Amino acid sequence: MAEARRRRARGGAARTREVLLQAAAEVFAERGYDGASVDEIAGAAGVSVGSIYSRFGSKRNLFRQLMTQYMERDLIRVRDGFAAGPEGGLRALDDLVQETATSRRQTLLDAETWASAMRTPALRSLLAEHENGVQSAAAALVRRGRAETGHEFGVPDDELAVLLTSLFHGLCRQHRLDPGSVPPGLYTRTVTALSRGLAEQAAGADRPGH
Amino acid sequence: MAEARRRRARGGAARTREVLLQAAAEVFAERGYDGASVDEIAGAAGVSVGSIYSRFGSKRNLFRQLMTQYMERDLIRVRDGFAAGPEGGLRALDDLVQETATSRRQTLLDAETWASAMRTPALRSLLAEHENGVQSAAAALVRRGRAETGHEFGVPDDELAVLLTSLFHGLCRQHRLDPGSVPPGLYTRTVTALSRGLAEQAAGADRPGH
DNA sequence: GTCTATAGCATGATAGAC
DNA sequence: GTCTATCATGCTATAGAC
Repeated sequence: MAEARRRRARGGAARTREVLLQAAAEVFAERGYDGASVDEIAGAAGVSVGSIYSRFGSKRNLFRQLMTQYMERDLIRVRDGFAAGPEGGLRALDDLVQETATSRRQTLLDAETWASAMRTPALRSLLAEHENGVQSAAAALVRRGRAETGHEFGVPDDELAVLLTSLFHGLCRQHRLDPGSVPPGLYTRTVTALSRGLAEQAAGADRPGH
Repeated sequence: MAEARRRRARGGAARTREVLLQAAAEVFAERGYDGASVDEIAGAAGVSVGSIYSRFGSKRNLFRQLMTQYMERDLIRVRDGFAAGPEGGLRALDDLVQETATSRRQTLLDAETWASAMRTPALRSLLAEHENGVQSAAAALVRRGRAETGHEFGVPDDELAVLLTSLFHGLCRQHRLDPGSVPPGLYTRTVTALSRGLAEQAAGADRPGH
């Protein structure tokens, strides 16, 4: 293939991996894991099928590497967003709902990742571990928020963190299904109301009979 | 196939459809849409491949029929749960989180349905319409709750309904990834706190400066 | 390491007997 | 309507030249 040679000539040999991963993201997203053929992925990357097997060994492993790459980027992004502190962290998540739910590729890849993970124990562990990392970061953010404002929520930090990420994913899903039903800021507003309600309940529990 | 004839002999010809749908649910769940072969589905149902094509016309249509069947059942179940009124309705959703997220088949079918829907516009509309039906029922429940308790939440009924279902799906996801992190009753407790917080905010907005 | 070519197999769908 | 048998195609993965 002339195009293959042209593209390979431009980048170094080490770059083939990145080109392949990007092409894999495109094709896996659009066709699904089983629907994607290594031929098409290689074609989209401008390399040959042989390259895939020499670098990744198998189609399954290529997908796995892709998953890991995306999860790493995701975790970094969340942590960076959280660095601004509790309020900034919430706003960052709000933006993430809008952005990731608007991106077609991200939507399709997330769906494919989830379906594969539910079917394959090894991938499931990988994803669970990732979610756990995000929730640890969220829990740290909650702790910091308590320290700064003095508010107590009456539930363990971990449980609140689980609620924060669950609501996040739930709103992503909703946005993807019907974008108009999730206005910007909804995530933040909801979390604010939830925190307030939890704090109220906690205060009420301290005064039995009330 | 001896077994095929045996099973067909037991049920009427009209039953073939149901048997096929059940087998399809099993195989589509375990292998994914593309990974499932019509041969295996026919085998699991105890009929021949020809039956599938005479009754459903194509593999894609078989999956579509399966989707519709499950969505109808789901909607009926939700509406039945809501019939008990606001408190009972919440408890029903809480039970649904535990049950559907524990069922392997439901988990895998939901994942496959979602992935297919995101990729295929026709299926996406189908799923969006279903979700809309559930949310209408939820909005009616919210209206009823307001009427009975007199509480105002400061947000439109539809928006609150969207939050209820989004949180539901988010917690289902979380439960499926890490069952231990979603104790029974978490959904109800969270919604209670959220309602309380929203009502507080609404009351606060009526008294600017507070 | 990357190419081309191909092996070896599974797939969705159809034809025609009954 | 359901069966069996088959077609045409597409697939993952490998072999061997360079």
